[in-house]
Amino acid sequence: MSLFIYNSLSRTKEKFEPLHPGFVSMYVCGPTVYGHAHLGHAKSYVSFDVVVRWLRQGGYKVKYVQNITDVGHLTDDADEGEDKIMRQADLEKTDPMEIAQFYTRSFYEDMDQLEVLRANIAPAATAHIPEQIALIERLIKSGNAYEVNGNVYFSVNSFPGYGRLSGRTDQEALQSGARVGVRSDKREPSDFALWKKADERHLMKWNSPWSVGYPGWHLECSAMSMKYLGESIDIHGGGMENKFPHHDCEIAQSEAASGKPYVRFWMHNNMVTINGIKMGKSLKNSVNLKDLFGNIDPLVIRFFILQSHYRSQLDYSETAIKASTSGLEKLRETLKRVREQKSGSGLFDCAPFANRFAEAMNDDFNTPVAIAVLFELSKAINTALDHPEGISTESKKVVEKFLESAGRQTLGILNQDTSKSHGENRESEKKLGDVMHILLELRNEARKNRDFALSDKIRDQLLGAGIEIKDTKEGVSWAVKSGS
RNA sequence: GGCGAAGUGGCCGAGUGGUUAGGCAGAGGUCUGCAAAACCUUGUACAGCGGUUCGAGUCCGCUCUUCGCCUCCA
Repeated sequence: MSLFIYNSLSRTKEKFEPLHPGFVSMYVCGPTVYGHAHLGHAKSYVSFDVVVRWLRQGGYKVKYVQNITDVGHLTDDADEGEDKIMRQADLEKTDPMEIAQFYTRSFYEDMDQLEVLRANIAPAATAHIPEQIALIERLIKSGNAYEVNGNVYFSVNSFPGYGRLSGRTDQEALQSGARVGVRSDKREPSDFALWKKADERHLMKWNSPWSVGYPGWHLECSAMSMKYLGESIDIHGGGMENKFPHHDCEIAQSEAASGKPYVRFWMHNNMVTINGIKMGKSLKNSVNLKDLFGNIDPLVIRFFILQSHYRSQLDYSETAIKASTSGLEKLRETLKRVREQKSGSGLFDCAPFANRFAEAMNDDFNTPVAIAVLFELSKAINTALDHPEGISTESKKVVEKFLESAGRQTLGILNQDTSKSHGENRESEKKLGDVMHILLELRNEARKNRDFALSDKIRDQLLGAGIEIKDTKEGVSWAVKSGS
């Protein structure tokens, strides 16, 4: 079974084969750290997390690099423009680097909650200024870049394939749309900055051969990708909104410098919308993850995201989240039930489900279909367990193993402990278990004596306290209800 | 205006030429002391209008609507 990935560059699904057998190099555009992460970040990084996980499940050794942009991109590419991080530092009356550090930590906290695995290397842009300067020097030498008044620009006309990724290849049209009256040193309006001279009030600046300044906003990804993964990489991921200009500029500057294809597979994930409108910090409609985690289990968010395809828009609403909460609960219950099941004699064939799951994942990471397979398995296994003969220990082990690998390792939605218990809570959890044991025994006695008033009172009051009881054929089970 | 994507049953969301997506919600049932959970049953959904085809949600054309990027805003 081979893996097919939709390549944004060719706009088709292509059979994936890495440049070096068994090894995959992958780069994903990381966040600009000037605010807390929102649901849009979650969609992007959860999606690529699953890509990495599935590649690893397939036996590849994946080197995953995801940058941290800690020097603010200018809000436009003209010679004026605001630096987002600097602006936030102004607002918070502090240092840009402190802003970057603070929100970097915040980002990782949120990603940890979502069980997004850390990248192998998370390079910061500010820690790679020499590499970026070296890349600019290469581009000047090759005739693809020019310096004017301490600024360095990439000459778009020197790179014939410019705009191929986004389909914006008509430079005439692009240029006719450029603003009139902007004072610029650029030779052509569509040329983009590689290095900018800083004015006095600019706080983040470095020495360079051209001026005291700072790197252009597309440069870091090229420089760091080439440093850690080489001049040609297998997969480059990012948000669709970055196709142009960001990724097209990356391609131009990287390929002009190296003379080699920069990226073999471009992957772009779609946006999260709220009531059909893109979620964005600048639009002030973003749903911040930390707020969301207050009411909703982070893994429900992860599950919600994976229930749609990464290339589709995902519309956020409370009813949709509620539906996902119930859905994930069902899968968790199934896994729990399988684990707690006493061995029976029935046989259960898990292989068709495992095959269909793999098929879905190999079809451009079709997680919604993969999840549908898990639901179908859930139904089938519940039916089997409802039968008096149950399932054999052997069958049970196979199902458990599959759910572990598909639900937990690949999708990251079914973990070992749904309750996420931390070390310091273990003791009290054990005590809660003992107390529950006593209560349930009392309730059982009441039921035996047909004192249903008492037994129901115990059940109802426990539910009021957030503990749900279920009477199954195998006895009573209980669980702390998570989320809202 | 340019480039690109999309409109699927109450809601979310797969599917790209011919047989069930899936989840949530709703209705009926089995089980249960009653519930819950689980299971069973239950939905003539593919924006509109034409066309191609033996056959279209799926291909083509047009129309309408929505979204992203560029532009504008800065």
